[in-house]
Amino acid sequence: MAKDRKIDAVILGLLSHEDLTGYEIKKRIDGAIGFFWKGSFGNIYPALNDMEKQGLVEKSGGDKSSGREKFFYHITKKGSDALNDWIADEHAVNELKYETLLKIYFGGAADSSVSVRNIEVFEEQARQNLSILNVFKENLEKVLDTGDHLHYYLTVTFGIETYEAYLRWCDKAKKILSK
Amino acid sequence: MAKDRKIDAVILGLLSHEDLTGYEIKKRIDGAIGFFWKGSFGNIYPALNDMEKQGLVEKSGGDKSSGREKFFYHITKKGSDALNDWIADEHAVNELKYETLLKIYFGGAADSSVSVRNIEVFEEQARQNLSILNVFKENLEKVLDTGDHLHYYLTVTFGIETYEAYLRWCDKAKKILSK
DNA sequence: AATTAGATATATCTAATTGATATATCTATA
DNA sequence: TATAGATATATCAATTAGATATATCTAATT
Repeated sequence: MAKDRKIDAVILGLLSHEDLTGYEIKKRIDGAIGFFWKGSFGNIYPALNDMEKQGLVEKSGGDKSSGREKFFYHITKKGSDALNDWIADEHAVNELKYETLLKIYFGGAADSSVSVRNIEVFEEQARQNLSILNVFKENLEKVLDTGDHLHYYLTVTFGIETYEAYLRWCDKAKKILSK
Repeated sequence: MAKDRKIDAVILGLLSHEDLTGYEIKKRIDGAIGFFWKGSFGNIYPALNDMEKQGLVEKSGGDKSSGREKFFYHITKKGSDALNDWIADEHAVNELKYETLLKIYFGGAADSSVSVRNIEVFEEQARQNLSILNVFKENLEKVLDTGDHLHYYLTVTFGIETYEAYLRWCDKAKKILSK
């Protein structure tokens, strides 16, 4: 089943813009792309090691003389080619994993106030995420024509469109349950 | 970290309606709840074994005399209590894992036709899922007042609302990219 | 100046999930 | 009768998730 490791592509994508340490890669993943993809030290560091062996990235630094031990990773031509192949490959795994929906689905036996409460918690999360994404969107719109942020902008508008849909559903669902 | 195994709750939820075999549990997960949760034999069978040891479910059958070896699982009082505790617990992990968005996010270096193609593939998936959910919805609306299908109906409307949002985003994103 | 809290940084470990594979039986159809 | 496809249990390797261990750097507090 080997070579289904998506974290490799994420790392290569991030390194295609700038050299980064493992720690910085984690921060990037938690940031802009965190709402549609996750990463952890537990898969980032092993992936960096493997990809170095495969010649997809190059490791540098680590000289303790200049302060803290720190390794920067740089994408190679081979890594860049692998990244482009992955982007151009039409196959993509898209999946939702929503525990809230499970609780709604199985919530029929319990009192409906329990489901309403679960929806309210979900609604609050969606509202917060939406307001963060709206800030991103406003900032991006200021620089859209100058820089290279169009694709980032598209993922942000995706998030906004879906969180708005969630909030509409929350309203309707709460009304249905309170009847 | 133990006891974070969500598949347990899914199985208990399914068993709260009827006794099932592991194979049937897999089919149920692939069906109605498949668009917001996944399961595999690789976690269903081990979970059933563990839960039997914990007294959350009871195993019966397996007598090869009456045809194929087949084990039915039945939820216990303890299992039913565990299910209710989980439903009433406000904490829920909700996460998107959308490889298409990764490809869009990192697609800035490639030709924009590549991103358009990725969006088209995504759009086709969304369109198909939406039409399936609309069939579910129509069938459910016929029996909504009679049976116990309200909570199922709510998860279906969630899916419809979000897939419609995806399609709106696809339209907008393609327009932006073709400019 | 010394202490401390929090961020930076690498790395590993366990548990859980995913997806494939192995094995075998039943059922409908060609 | 053969065989393809569905039913059924079970396990394995690869990947992911989340926590933890260790240590250094930095800025604020005492």
